[in-house]
Amino acid sequence: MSTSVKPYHHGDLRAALLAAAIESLEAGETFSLRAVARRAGVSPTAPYRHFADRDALDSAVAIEGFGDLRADLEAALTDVAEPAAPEEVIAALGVAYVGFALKRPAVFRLMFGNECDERDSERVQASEQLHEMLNQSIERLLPGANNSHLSLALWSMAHGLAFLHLDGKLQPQASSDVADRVKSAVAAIFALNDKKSAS
Amino acid sequence: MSTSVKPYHHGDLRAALLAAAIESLEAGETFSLRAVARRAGVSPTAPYRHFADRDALDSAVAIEGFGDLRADLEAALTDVAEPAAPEEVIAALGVAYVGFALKRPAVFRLMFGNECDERDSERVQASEQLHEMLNQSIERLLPGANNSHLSLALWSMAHGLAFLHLDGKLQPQASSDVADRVKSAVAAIFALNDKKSAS
DNA sequence: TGTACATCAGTGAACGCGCGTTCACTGATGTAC
DNA sequence: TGTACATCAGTGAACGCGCGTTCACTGATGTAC
Repeated sequence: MSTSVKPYHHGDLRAALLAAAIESLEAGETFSLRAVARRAGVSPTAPYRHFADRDALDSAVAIEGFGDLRADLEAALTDVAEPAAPEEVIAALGVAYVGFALKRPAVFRLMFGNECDERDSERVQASEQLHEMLNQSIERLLPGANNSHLSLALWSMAHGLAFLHLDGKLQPQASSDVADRVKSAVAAIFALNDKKSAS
Repeated sequence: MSTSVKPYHHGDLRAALLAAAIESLEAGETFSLRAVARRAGVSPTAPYRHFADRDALDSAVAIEGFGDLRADLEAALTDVAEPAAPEEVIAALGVAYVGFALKRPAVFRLMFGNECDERDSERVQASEQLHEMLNQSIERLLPGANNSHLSLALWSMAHGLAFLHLDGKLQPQASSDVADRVKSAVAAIFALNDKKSAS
């Protein structure tokens, strides 16, 4: 906003509301339409011009979150130094996934931590795109049959690590330790077969 | 209650409130002190005789949930037909874990789906007991070094599968399909090393 | 065995709160002539 | 270029709701003598 007087018309209130919602979540506030409007400096009813109801705002934020998470994962793929073993790349994806969850806990919870209306197709799509991206990455890294199972297993592991850390079920750790923990978990399952035959 | 007239003194209101809370959660209601009291047929303030505040009730329910989950896992261990390969036992544990989450979604969410006050030592303890039990099971199944990493990896996988199903991020499935999915995920990581060397 | 009294486990009215949502409105913008 | 008017994006008061919690209370129970 370049002028200091507040114009009656906002310009892009929809985007401003989304930004405010994310700020609000990241500030640890409880998510509410009114709080978001307040933070955007607008009356409690203004959001209704842009979102049908509270749930619609909620979904829009989740969709943005899914986009951000995918971007973080893509970045992780790009950043891995070549040549890299599949295990290393998978560990990097895991670290990025858990890192996102810890960096933006409330957004992550909002994305995942509640059943969403399955008729909300845009939101469902956003999570399916993520799923698809993970599937493709695994297929590229370890081509072969039954990769959908493997990729679900790995996704679940990252997802579980994220939530267990988020919910304080594991001793709190500095963030570098968290990364180590994710890497160790990946290493452990890559070593699983050795152990199976050895034992 | 054997008499039809409602006595002024309840007898064991604490237990009744816990039961009501779990019923209420399983009925899909939002969790509130008032709703729980209502369901237990008692005034909104009666719970304060037994729980310091809403959070205390919340924690007591979570603790009970942890106990139930452990019991389910123990039962799964007992039920596996001997002799069983480690992979089978691990799959059975995973199926039981995810099964608990789907059978009692609201309780599972309450146990895990929010940061709990770390000073609430009883509650923290309950989750640590679960962690410990998983560690020991893995150590028994696949004795060796670094098992804490492996056991965390497997726990995370089950936990992630549970939440992804709960949150509808995977196409909904009949419950037997869910079990198959868990088994396939376990199989996929057990087969991971073969693939690694083959590719 | 009976009674006085402390203690305990409930009641019910009341509070203040923030919420989602509705409604009639008004100020600002853009378009047709 | 100016003006009339439709449309759009906000406002602000108001609603009813369920919540957590407090308070002074009362009915029931148990214990000491």
